Amino acid sequence: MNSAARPPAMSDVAALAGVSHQTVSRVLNDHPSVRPETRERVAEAIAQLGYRRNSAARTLVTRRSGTLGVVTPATALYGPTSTLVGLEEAARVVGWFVSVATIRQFDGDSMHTALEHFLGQGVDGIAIIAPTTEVAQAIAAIASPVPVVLISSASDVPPVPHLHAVGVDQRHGARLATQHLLDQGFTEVVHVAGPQDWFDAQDRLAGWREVSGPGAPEHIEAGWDAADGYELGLRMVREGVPRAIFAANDQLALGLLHAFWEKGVRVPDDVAVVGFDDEVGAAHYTPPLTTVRQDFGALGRLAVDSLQAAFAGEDVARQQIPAELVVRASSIRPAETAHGA
Amino acid sequence: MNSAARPPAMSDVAALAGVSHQTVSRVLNDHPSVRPETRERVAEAIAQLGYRRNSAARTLVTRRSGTLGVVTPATALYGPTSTLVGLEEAARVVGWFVSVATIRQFDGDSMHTALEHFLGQGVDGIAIIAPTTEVAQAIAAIASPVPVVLISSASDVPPVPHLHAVGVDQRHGARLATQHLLDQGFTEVVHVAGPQDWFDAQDRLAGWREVSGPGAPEHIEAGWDAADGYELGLRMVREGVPRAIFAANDQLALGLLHAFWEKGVRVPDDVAVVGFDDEVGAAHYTPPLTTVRQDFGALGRLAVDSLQAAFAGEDVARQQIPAELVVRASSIRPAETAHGA
DNA sequence: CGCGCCCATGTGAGCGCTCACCCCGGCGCC
DNA sequence: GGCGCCGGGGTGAGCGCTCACATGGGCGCG
Repeated sequence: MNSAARPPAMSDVAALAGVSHQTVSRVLNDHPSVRPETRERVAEAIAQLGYRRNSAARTLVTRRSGTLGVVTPATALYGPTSTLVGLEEAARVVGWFVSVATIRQFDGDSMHTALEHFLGQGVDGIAIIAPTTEVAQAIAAIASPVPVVLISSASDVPPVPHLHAVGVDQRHGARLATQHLLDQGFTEVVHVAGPQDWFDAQDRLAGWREVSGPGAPEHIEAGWDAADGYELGLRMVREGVPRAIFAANDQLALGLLHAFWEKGVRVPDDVAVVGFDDEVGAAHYTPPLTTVRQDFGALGRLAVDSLQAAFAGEDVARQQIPAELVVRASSIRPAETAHGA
Repeated sequence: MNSAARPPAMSDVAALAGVSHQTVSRVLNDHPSVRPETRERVAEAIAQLGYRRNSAARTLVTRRSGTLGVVTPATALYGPTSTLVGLEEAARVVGWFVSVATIRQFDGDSMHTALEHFLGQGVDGIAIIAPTTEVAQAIAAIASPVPVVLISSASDVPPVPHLHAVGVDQRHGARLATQHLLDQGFTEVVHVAGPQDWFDAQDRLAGWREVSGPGAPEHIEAGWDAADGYELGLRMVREGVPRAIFAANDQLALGLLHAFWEKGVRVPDDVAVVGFDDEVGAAHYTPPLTTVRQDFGALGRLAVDSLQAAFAGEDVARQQIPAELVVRASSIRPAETAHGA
C-alpha cells in the first residue's frame, strides 16, 4: 500500500528475489550467465512489484538513450507525416523511442534550436525530414556528435561527416511519370515544379528534364499547395492549356484539376495530368489521379538501418528506394478513355 | 583537443569559471541568489566549453523527464497528424519534449505496450490521440502513475482517475453542418457516419440527429476512407440519391463526389454534400467542399494545459473547443449556384 | 589429486545532476 | 555593539543503473 511513494528500483527486486542487484540487471539484459532457476525467481519478483527499469539511470551510465530524434516540418503534408509514421515503426522494431521536433521554417536558427534540443536530450541519432538546401548547410554548421540522417532524395548534399542521406528516388519517379505521358503519345510534357529550395522538387524537375530532353519547354515553378496549382491552372486557361502536365505533387495536381473543371477544360480529354505522392484520396479525385507512389515504410526502415550502420562505423553510401507509377484515369489518352460523358 | 573523449560536465564548467558545481546549477536554473558578475563568468565558461546539461542525470534525480508521450494511430489521416503537430507546438512552448508511439489498432494489448513503453521512459504525461471506445477501457485497466489526457470529443469517457479528456466539439460541428443544409431549404439530411467505435464518429452522428430530429431517416454507417464513400455513392446512384448528405469526414465526402461525378450526378445541383475536417485540399475538390474546420493548434494547447492542471492537482472538467463551418460550393442550393454548366 | 579455468553471482564505484543543508560576511535593529 | 537575518555561495549525499572486478565452487586434465 506504500506503492505511491517511490517506484520500485532494481534493489527492491533483488531483495525480493534474494539475489544481488547485478543479477537482476543481468536478467534484464539477457546475460547468458544466469541459471534458468534464478532468472525465473527474478522475473517473478519483477512481475510482483510491477518493476520497470528506469531509463534515465540507464542512459546516464551508458550514454545511450535509445532515442531517435526526428525533425519534421510543422505541417500535415502527406509526405512528411507518412515518413514520420514509417520512421516510428522502423525505430520501434529495433527498440528505439522516437522524439519529435517540428519546425516552421528550415533556416539555420530553427535547425540549430531543434538539434540543440535533441543533443541535450541525449538522442543517439537524428533523422531530418526536411528536404531543403538550407537544412544541409545548417547541419553542416553544427557538427553533431551523433549521426544524422537526412531524409530526402538529396542528390547533392555536401559530404558532411556523420551526415547520411536516404530517400525515395524522386528522379526515377519523375522519369516514370514523364515517360508514361510520352508513352501515351503526347509529344510534350509540361512540368509544374515544387519550390526549388526543396531537394525533392529539384530532383523531380531533374527527372522530368532527363526524359523530356533539352528541347522541352521551360518548367513552371510553384509551391506545394493546391492553391498554387489552382492559380496556375487558371492562368493556363487564360494563356493556353498544355496537352500533358506532370505536377510535382498531388496537391498541385488537385489544384490544377479544380481550375480545369471550373473552367470546363476536360481531364484527360483536353489535358492529361500526373501527380506525385499517391496521397490518401488521390484515387478519388476528379478524375482519379495518375501519380507516383512512395513506400514510406521502406523509407523509414532504410533511415534507421543507415543510422545503425553509422554507429557501427560503416561509411554508408547514399541509398535510394525506387518509386512506383500508379496509373489512373487522369492521364489516359482520350481515345482509350472509357467513362461516358 | 581532448573534446571527443567525454562531453563537458557541470564540474568542468565550474572549474573553468572558478565556482562550485552548485553555482553552475543555480545559473542554469535561474536561481535568484547569484551575483550578475558570477552569472556572467559561468555563462562564458558554458559557451567556451560548449556545455550542454545532461538531461538523463537531471531526470534521474528530479524524477521528471520533461517529456510528453503521445500515442497516435499509425496513419497519415488528417485529423490525427494535425493534432500531433498541434500538440508538439504546444508542448514546446511550455518546454516539453514530445515522444511518439504509433499504434496500428486500439486494442488493450497495443495500448498497454505503448503506455508501458512511455512509463519506462519516464514521461511526465501522456496524450492519446485515439478516439475509440476500446481505448478508454484499455487505459482504465492500466492505472498510469502519470496524468493521461484523451484527445477526442469523448462525451462518454468513463470517469477514470488521472484521465482527462479534451477535444473539438464534434457534436456542435455536426449541428452546424446539418443546420446549414436545412437552412439551404433541404427538408432532409442523410448522414454518412464513421465507424461507431470512434468517439468522433459517435458525436458527429449525435449532433446530426439532434438537429435532424427523430423523424429523420436512419444514418448509414461507413469507414473513414474515400473508398467507403465511393462504394456508398455508387450504391446511392443505383438505389436513389438523396438531396442532401452530411458525411462524417472529408474523405468520405470525396469518395461520394467521385461516385457522383462518375455517374453524372451533379453536385450541388442534384445533391448537396458537406464533409468534416477541412483537410488540406478540401477547397479544391470537385466541387469545393463545404466542411467543418477544427482548430488543432488550440486543441494541442488545451491538451497541454489540461495536463499541467493535472500536475497542479486540479480536477479538470472535460473541455471542448467549438468547431467552425466553412461554406463552399458543394452545399450551395442550385438556385444560388453561380458557375455555368 | 591439485591446478587452473569457467560459470554463476556479488561488491563497489561512479555516471552528472539536484536537493538539503551548512557557512560566511555585511547590515539593520534594538 | 551584539544579535539575527539574508544574500551569495559551498559541501556532500544520493537518484538507479551499468561496468570492472572480485569471489567461490565445480569440473576437466595432467
